[in-house]
Amino acid sequence: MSRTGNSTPGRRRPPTIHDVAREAGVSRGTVSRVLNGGHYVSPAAQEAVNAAIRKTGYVVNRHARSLITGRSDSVAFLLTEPQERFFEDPNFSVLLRGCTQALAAHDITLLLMSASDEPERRRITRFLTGGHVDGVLLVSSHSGDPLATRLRKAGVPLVACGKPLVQSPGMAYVAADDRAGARDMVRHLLNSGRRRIATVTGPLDTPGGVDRLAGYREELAAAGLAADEELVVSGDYSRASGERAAAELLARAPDLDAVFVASDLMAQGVLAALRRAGRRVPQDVAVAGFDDSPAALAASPGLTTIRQPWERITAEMVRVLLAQIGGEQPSGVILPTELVIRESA
Amino acid sequence: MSRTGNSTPGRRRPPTIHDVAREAGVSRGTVSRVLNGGHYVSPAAQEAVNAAIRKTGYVVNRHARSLITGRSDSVAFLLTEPQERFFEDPNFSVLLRGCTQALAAHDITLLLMSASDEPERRRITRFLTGGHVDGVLLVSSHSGDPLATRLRKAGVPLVACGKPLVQSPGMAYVAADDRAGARDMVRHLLNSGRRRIATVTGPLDTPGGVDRLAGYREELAAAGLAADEELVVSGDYSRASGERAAAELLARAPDLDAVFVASDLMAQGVLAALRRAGRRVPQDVAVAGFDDSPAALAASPGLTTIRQPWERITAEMVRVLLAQIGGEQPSGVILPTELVIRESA
DNA sequence: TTCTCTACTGTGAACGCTCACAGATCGCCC
DNA sequence: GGGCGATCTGTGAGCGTTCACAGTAGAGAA
Repeated sequence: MSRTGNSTPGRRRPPTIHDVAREAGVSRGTVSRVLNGGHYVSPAAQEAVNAAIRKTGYVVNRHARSLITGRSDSVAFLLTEPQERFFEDPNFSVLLRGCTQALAAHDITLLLMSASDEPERRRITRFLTGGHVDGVLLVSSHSGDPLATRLRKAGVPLVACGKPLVQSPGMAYVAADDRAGARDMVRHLLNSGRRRIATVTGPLDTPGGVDRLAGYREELAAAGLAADEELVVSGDYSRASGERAAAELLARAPDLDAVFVASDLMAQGVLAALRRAGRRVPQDVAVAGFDDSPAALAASPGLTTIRQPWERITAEMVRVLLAQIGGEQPSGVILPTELVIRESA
Repeated sequence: MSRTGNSTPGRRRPPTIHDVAREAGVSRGTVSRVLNGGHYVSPAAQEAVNAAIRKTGYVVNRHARSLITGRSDSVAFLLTEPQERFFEDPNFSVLLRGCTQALAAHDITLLLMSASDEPERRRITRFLTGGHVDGVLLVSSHSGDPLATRLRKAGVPLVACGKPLVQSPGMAYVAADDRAGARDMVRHLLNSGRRRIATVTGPLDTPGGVDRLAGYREELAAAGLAADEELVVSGDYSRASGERAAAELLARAPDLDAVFVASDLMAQGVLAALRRAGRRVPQDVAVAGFDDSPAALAASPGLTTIRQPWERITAEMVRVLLAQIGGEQPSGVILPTELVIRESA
């Protein structure tokens, strides 16, 4: 039952850098140099090593490498909300996919972690500050997350998705321009003749909640319309909360002719509530969402919405994180949004 | 600019097992024993070490540990479809969440990898067979995946989600009982008086496609109804394919009074097509889905469907994988489904 | 007493890699 | 011819752990 033998069943001991060196007739050092960019290696040695690697099927042992370099070539993708929230959110999938791809291009593996309760948060803090990852991509809609603070204090490179509510200087982030997006949408509603425009905001302790509301107010003010607080209701980004909010709005202001909703998922709820109330969309009431998530396309009628540039967001998150790992200063990036017009408004 | 100093900015060198040993007044060996279960350690030493760990903030270096133990305490969550497919599929999120949690309970980290094209597949094969993970959770709707074969040949512990079409002996899997689920649903449709029951199947190179169709046929046969091939159309699990399939069915058999659809997402498409054709659901045509994904709840009317026991599936996948890593033989597990009745049927 | 067994502890040697350094060889310029 | 720089190569040390082993002490049996 020798574990080192080449018996067919089970894993045989993988080849090491020694085996490759012997096979190629060079030293460990030379093999290592080939593995790490091939500087100061003669073409002949280069070729011999590559052939030996192919022949032996050698794969570098990342643990041994990490042990000495102090880098792990992996980053954590960290969720800090109650998980249901995230997985329910279609944006999350897009984000995750984008990051996986962007990182794979750099040969960095993605560790998925989620911290919903306090014990988990502690466990994960220990893990992340223990040097097991080179950096962290933080996905948390609520800002001022205790985890973010702890990690930053420990000096772990970190990039948040979404603008932190409280602008702390050393905090890197990548976000869409929520305020400009909201203004674009409200302008679109105004241009199509709507005048009693209500809004369902996101949670007001999130940047998406605050900034989209701010954009809404600014654009109405710019159009010379008086602010009417009874047209503003808050939700929590869930479909159900959209439904509740719409019912509330209809009760408060039966004469509304448009609703700007801070997320597509909530907009689905709004559509359901309006349908139940017998209002036609868009004839009686225009409905506008935010995110351009799959939910927007699935809704009927198709949801007019604001597209967040997820591909660019993920690419930027990875870029900013790698730069930070490389020693650069953390930086914030804001990316433009795009108005997507469908049937609902 | 000393890296080892305790200067505030940047990361200071983390404490090692030596530091803990010195602090506790014992040897490395004793600290290591405490870390690994505490057998053969005196209560006094145990306590001293724990105190030292708390004081120094020590976290075990997993790379060093892995280097010697040959285990990495991590498993890969591997997607082998074109990514869009997965991320579009709401089940996927549920699966991912379940696995993350189940693994976290065992202090094992989850590496998310996706292999959509051949270069990526090769890169990932190298990575996985290189001993960087202890095992692989494979999520691939199409069976006979080349990756699965390669990994098994290399002796990497592996558990597939979904029953492999070709039953190869050493292949571990966890799946819902698709056939029984399909039979339950068709029986429900029959019991509610439907007689012209069409079906939209999944791809027929997937177990979900094959088995749900088999269950559909068996139950109709059991009820003494003649098989009618014009009532069977295939889709690819996408919403759009459901829409196309329903149009096709309406053209072929305008008198159909029920459609059993092999996924909720396709069922959404079917609902849309029926609506466009002016058929009322469920009055004119009953529609039944499969999966009980969020899409089923979001649909209007709410979709009657078959719930797959995702929590149990993920828990079983992790259990079977860990058993395999521990040296046990690979095994297959099939779990029962549940009929969920809503408005559509 | 002496031997054995159990509980506990410390120590050297790995694990597979990279890094720093010391040579070696060559061409080139003064 | 000597010195210098650039290119290339090999070697020892060490990263932070675990493992195997050797040892100690104390209890109980022969």
